Amino acid sequence: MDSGQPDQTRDKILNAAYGEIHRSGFQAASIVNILADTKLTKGALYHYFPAKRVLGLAVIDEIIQAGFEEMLFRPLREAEHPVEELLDILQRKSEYLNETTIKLGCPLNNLMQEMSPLDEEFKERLTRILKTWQTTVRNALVQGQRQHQVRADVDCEAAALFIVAAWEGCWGVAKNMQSIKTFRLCMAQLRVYVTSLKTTRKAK
Amino acid sequence: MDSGQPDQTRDKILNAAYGEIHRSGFQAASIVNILADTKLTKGALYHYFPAKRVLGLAVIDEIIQAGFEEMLFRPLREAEHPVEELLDILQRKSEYLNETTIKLGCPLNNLMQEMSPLDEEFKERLTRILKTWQTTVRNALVQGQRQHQVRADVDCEAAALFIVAAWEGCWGVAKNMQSIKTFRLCMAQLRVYVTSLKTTRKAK
DNA sequence: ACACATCCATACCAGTTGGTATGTTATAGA
DNA sequence: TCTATAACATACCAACTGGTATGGATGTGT
Repeated sequence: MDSGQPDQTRDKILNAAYGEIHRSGFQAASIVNILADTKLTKGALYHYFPAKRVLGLAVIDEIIQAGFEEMLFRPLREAEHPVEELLDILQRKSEYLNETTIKLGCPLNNLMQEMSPLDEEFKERLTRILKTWQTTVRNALVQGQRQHQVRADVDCEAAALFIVAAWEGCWGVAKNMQSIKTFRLCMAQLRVYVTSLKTTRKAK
Repeated sequence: MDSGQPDQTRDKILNAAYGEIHRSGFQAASIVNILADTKLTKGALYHYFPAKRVLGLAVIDEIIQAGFEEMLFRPLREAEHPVEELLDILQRKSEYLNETTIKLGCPLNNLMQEMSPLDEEFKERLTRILKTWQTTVRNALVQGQRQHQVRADVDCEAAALFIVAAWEGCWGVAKNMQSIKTFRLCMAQLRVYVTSLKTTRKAK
């Protein structure tokens, strides 16, 4: 039958897998559910992915990491005033997200919590994203220091780590309370912290 | 055979279940594994707990919540100088924890991330612990304000929420990076944040 | 026109899961 | 002493899991 492009089929499986994993976690993600979403069968899935693990790893690389790259890392790297950009992103993230997204939580955080102690390869790839995140934020802070927008006494490495941790923490509590309000309140406090890193300067 | 006190048997099951759930999460927690730890059989388990779900809920109530109550909430409530006590607890928690504990992560956070979107009853009980946590920290901050140890302009409600979120966030990143050093670095930054809430006062 | 690889469907399987039905033993009450 | 119940053990089961073997359809190179 070969109804369409093979790449399209692969993408459909990948996206459906991402959805299932996001909803139920990796271990509880059912292959038959994924296939039900795509209206494909096991023949298709195991043609493109030799095992469920590999499918999961592909979801991490091609969807989750790519998403972070596009929505967070690149804007932050390319910004002229990275600290302002960071605050902007925090603001935007607070507003954009809808109820269902909150209930499902951060896909990266979900997978990390579940899989890191269980599977070395999962852990490595997820940790790599996390470290890239931290490094990107750190570089933003360092650049902010060079621009005299961030206090010179700030430990950018530690601050970046804390920002990432608190960020995910906001996701976490909001997910459990299942409330956007909680998320926004929490993220607002994170912005307060980031703002506290800036140089105190009178309004221009 | 009736080898011993029945309560003792129930406790053994409960503790083994806590361990398994802590290691593998609730869904992946295997009943046969739990029983292997206790050297008991299904007859014993299903005599005390009608279903796996009920066992999980009991673990939450009788072990996790009780643990938080004893190790966090009570000391914080009974402290004369709650803000100092909070900083002390943060410090102590940073030092006490060993490598394996870090790798397994915070039991509360683990369960929340996994179960909140899946099971309403789990969510309610876990959220209740989280809210108690937040309220306890908030009361500590409010009392600190009355004692003029916390700045009057601090939004204690929001700050408490953020502290809890960041706290769990520290657990999260440390768990994924599987490094105590990361945990301590991150918790140190949280202490910096808490300290920033205090009134700036010259050394006495 | 033939061979061959790609793409995907169908049917099937072994292992594991939570859960149950039944049996056995010891203890407590009458 | 008889009985009922609590406290387990043992054997078994239906459902579901990821994974595989097979086969058919289509395109592609020669």
